[in-house]
Amino acid sequence: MTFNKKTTEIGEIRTAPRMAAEDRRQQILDIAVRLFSQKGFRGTTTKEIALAAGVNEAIIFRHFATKEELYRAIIDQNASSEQIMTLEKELDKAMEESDDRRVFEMVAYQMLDFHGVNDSAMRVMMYSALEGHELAEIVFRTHITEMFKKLAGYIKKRTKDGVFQSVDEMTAARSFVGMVFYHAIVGKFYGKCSRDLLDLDNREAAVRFTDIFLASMTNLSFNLNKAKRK
Amino acid sequence: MTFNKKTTEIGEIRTAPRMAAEDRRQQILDIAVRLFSQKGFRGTTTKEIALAAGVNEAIIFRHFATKEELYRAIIDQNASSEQIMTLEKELDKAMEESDDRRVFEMVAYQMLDFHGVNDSAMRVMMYSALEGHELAEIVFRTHITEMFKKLAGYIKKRTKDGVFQSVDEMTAARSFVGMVFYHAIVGKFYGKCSRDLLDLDNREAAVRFTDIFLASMTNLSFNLNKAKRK
DNA sequence: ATATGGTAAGTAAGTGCATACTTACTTGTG
DNA sequence: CACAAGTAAGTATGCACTTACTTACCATAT
Repeated sequence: MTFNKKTTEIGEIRTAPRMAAEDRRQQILDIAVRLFSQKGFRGTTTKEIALAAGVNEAIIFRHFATKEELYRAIIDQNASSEQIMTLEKELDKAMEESDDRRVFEMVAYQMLDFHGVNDSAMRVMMYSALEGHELAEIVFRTHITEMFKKLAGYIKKRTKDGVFQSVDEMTAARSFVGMVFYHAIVGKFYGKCSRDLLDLDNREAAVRFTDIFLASMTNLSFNLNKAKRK
Repeated sequence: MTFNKKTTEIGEIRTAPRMAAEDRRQQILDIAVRLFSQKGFRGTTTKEIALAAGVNEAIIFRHFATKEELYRAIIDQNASSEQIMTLEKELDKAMEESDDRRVFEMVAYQMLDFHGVNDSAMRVMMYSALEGHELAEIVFRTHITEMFKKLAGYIKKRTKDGVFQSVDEMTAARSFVGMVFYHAIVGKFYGKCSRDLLDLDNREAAVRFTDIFLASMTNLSFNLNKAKRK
């Protein structure tokens, strides 16, 4: 951080370098994401954010009326990431073409990659969920749950096609999303406990999860297994 | 809540009914678990806890020197649950007997049930993890990671036996723990988004997850699938 | 049985500090 | 030189925690 300097009779005074409002706003957002993700919304003070940005606390409130609004801006920003939109279209295409492997690998990869890139944002969202913010629920619904429903729909379709075993499509979708989500999120929180597995490259992990899942959906032993149990 | 009543010249004064210290302490713990799980450690005030317990705030500090200490008492209490120890022994037995279905159903059921019963406690622990408490990490390590390692070991053994497909045992274990964990924990956080799935009884859910998993581990199409891809 | 005193369970009313947010002012730059 | 970007120094509120006090309960002596 470089500062403007002004020498007065009582000594040197440092002021933050002037920035265009838009830049400063973005800088504050970036810093807030990092801090919120490390310490939670309630655990982060506006003073800390200001300090990290190298400006006076009042500047925060010039750009965001309340701490709450700053928080909303973070959620909004991450909710409208265009990366997601692009991938979603590709996914739809793969689904239309009934390219099973591609569908599941894409879903897995998208989740892993999104969480990798937006690690901080995801942590913020986990916090939100825990802190009971409605906004986070909306974001979660659009990202994870929509994906989840889409997947369930696809599984149902492929079951009708006779390609997948006739399992409950919701359970199946949940299983898949679950294993990927766990790998992406929960594994990261507790990274120290099982770092060995986190070395897996996202692409490779997506392939492995797809392997396991497709195997369970397309083989014959599944129904036999079920029959045996009854 | 019943109160002792005292009539003075200025009216009726209500005081909390006297309780043995041990009982009051436990009551405060129970209430704190609930509140912490709903609103997080930082999001819950000692005043709220006192209000919910029907006593003066100062009582909290009679039993716990600091809010932090109250929190630690919660973590400790849940870490030494004996339910876990019992189930762990049964699991070891099933593993020795190579009863695959039983092993996985037990693991799934144990996780689901533990989280169901200790829903609040688990949320507290998630918070802890996010808030960066070392204690929670220890608890998590003993409960989830130990289970995870045990499972990976079992999968490795069964692979050597030639019963399971030769997959990376860590990935396989992670997949299974992942889908169950997701169902148990993450699904609950975002309960409103997919309540339909949460109606599944734990026992039934454990069976379904085991179905899916064992199918993927024991069928022949897995390797074929893998070969096709290359 | 009954009075009594020590003790533990309870209370009201603070204290001090941290924090979100404000106000009134200053200064660098197009 | 206007005005947006910056600052210092607040205010008000809410929080963890304290203090000084009161009262129910129960064991024991009478």
